[in-house]
Amino acid sequence: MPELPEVESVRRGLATLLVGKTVTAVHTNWEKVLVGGLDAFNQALTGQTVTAIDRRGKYLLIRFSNATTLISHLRMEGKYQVVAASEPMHRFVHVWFDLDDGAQLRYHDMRKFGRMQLVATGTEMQVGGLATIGPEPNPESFTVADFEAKLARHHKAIKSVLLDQSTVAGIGNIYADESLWRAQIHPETPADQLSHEEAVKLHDVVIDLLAQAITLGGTSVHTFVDATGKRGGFQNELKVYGRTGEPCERCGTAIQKIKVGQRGTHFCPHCQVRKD
DNA sequence: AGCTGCTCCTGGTCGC
DNA sequence: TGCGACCAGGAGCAGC
Repeated sequence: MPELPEVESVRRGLATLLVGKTVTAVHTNWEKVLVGGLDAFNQALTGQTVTAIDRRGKYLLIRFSNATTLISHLRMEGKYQVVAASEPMHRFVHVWFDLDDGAQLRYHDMRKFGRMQLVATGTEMQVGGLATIGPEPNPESFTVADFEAKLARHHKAIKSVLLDQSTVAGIGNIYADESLWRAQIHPETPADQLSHEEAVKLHDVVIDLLAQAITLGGTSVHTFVDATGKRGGFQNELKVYGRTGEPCERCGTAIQKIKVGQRGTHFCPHCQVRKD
């Protein structure tokens, strides 16, 4: 599932494939993906040129020459590809954009969870999840002080607080589990019970982990590929996610899987000791 | 205000 | 073999 490193990989691919191209028509076979409906997309985008591809958290921001921004969230399974219009259409392609050079930008989403929304460029941070999104996971934006203040306001499981996009942008289920294993914190620990040392450790781990995952092109579990069709490399670095029953790399204890806030959660019961 | 639980989707897996 | 139950889950929302 695309989390920040995967969305960043998609952004980089789209930047090379799409900038400078002009949309000549938009099509869909599942209109719910297009917030506001297909007609609005055709009216806003036909004849417009892609000027840049940005990203905030897990949201892609496709910029057009008429000061329109297409906000795209891939959710669970969304993927983009740019191919010749003559290529056979896969059954899970739900939105496709004709381009002026005979290519098509295709949006593929088996579960139909992803959404696209149009806004005036500059107003995107007022819309939906972007209105409450937290800092990007880099040392300049994401400070220990703000993180600790957030933790102090919540008594629910630390994993749930990491998944809250207003804490820090871009963490999903995989990187939440991986961060907590690296910081040696039990995922059910109440957020307000973390020590200062644990909060600092977790903060630093989150920044380093996401940066490393971006460098490796993201994590390909299930079906993730970037816009150029490339798989990521971070799946080889996973220590707990998808490793239920396998020995912990640090201590050899079998990795356990539990539910935390309705999410499948992987951890080492020996290295990540619960406290409340 | 904080938190839980439900909804959207469908392919894959499992048990009978 | 066929079928139904259940699982995976990000974000938005209702409701307590």
